[in-house]
Amino acid sequence: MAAQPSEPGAPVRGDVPDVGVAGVERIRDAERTRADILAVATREFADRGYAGARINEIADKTSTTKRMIYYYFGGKEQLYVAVLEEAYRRIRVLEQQIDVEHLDPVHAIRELAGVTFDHHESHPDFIRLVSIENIHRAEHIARSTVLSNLANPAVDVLGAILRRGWDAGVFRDDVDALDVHQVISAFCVFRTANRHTFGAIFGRDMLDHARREHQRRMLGDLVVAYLTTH
Amino acid sequence: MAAQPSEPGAPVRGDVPDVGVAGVERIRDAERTRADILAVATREFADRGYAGARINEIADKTSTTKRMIYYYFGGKEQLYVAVLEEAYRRIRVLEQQIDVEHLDPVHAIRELAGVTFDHHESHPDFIRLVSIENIHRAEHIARSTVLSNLANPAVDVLGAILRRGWDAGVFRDDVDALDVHQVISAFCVFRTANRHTFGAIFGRDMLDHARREHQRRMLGDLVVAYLTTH
DNA sequence: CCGGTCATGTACCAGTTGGTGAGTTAGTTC
DNA sequence: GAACTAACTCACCAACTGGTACATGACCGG
Repeated sequence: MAAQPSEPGAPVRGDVPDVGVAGVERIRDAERTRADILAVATREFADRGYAGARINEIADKTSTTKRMIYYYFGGKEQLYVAVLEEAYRRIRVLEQQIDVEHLDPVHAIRELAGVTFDHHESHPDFIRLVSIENIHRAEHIARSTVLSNLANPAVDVLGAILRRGWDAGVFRDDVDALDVHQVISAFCVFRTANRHTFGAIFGRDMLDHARREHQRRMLGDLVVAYLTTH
Repeated sequence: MAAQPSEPGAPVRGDVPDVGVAGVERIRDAERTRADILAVATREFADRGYAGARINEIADKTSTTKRMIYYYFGGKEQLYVAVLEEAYRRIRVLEQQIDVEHLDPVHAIRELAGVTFDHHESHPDFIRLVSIENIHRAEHIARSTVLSNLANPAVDVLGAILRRGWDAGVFRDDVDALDVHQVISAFCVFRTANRHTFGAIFGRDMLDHARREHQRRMLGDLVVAYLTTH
């Protein structure tokens, strides 16, 4: 969105857009600097929250300086929004790869739940960012045109599965796709988001590898049992 | 715990321990000042997170001064831990009042889920504090002897219900009480903790009053359907 | 090889933040 | 009513925090 090297109506230079010779690192590389800042900022914000993260510290962990953060992003808040946007974008790309149309409704819903389970487990930073954004009452998401207009592939897929299940008469019909998505998300998000307090209070690590398959099957059974009971 | 007026080996004065004449407010009242600070701090920490909350602002919203916060609690972190301890204590008191022994296992589990649903819905600040504490990887809970040794009535009750259900052969036996508690908590916590991002992205408020009964029944159905499927 | 612009490093700042030293008053005890 | 202590007030601070003015060097087109 902001300050990319080949932005204004500049004459398109065909191939080899930025790197002069393949493999030769440019000292000055806007895209790389931007990406570097974004990567470090993602880690820091996810780790310490918005208020807890420090611009100075982010800059120090970057291979560039604080000045560049302001040059590319404008300020702490805009940097945070950029981090959120990029994090959501990546998850959506993953979700778009879900393909369960070849399965019957019951197996499809179990597969969808399982894949969602996997996605959440392998993106703890994303879950943390979402938690943090909820503490701020999603004010940044609400203000970001990118984020509030982002399609949600997982829910679309879910809707298609449900329709097939209803047609076949195997699923209860007093819920909609968003309800089911909520249940699946709740289970997956809770496991990661509340891992630490749950562990401290009950002495069980919900993400313990030894319990992983049990939990994954539990989610599948939960959703299938619920949908097929009517 | 700390600094109460009638603390050291002072000769016990029988009745009328603190207030000279009933109804006459004392100007200096340690207990009231402490409680005032704690109440304001709870709101501020729940609202803005640990790093986002400001000692100065907490003090301003109190009827006392910043110096008193340090007098009674020692520092920002200790104040935050005191807030956490008090919040957990109150929830546990509520949980202890759950009484479902007179119900058959299936109705008991539905009732327990419903009551948990109600508790979570009516204590959003507690949920926020838990989310915040998870961002900090539960480091404060881990260090608090009060919190890491707190019993959990809800899980005990749940365990008793499950045992009765197993004996009667109506419940599946490949889960334990903590698994089921996790499922119920996940649903209830998610609804409140992720309300804002969920609302911003899907355009549905999970806490909308019009959807409340539907959601409450959904949780009951979910847990019962799962447990009775085997 | 030269001029301009994009990218970057240095030094700095004003406001804020958690925290404290030291003195003062209310209420109790004897 | 003197003496004592818990409860409280006031003024102050060093460190930090997000943010910026300005100088400088790299890269590209011509």
